[in-house]
Amino acid sequence: MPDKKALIYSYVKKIPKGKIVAYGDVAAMVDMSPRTVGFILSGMNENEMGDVPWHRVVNRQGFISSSKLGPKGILQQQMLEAEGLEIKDFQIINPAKFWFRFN
DNA sequence: AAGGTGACTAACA
DNA sequence: ATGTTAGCCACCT
Repeated sequence: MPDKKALIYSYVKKIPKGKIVAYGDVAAMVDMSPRTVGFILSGMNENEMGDVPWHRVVNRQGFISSSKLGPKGILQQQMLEAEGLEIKDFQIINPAKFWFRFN
């Protein structure tokens, strides 16, 4: 049985390019609180960040919560824009259009 | 080893 | 409609 951390990564890796998922949705899959999911992603190593599309995980309102982490929020916004999403001031323009749901 | 911390969310007034 | 409150629990030092 993998660590919780690895379990979350395995789900995040399933998110298709150009789609987004809320922390709460991932939390439901791994049976944990949304805060825990966010915190785990915040504690990722660089190696893990290269492996996992963490930038596709945002909060329920379509905001990039990591914007308050400083430079990382900007990076996330740019990466999402590169995948075709419209983002303004760390907010996804039309989130409903991009939500991805796990099975 | 133990405790503080935090990328959230839903419910209530 | 908006603002506030409380629950959440694994990671990092």
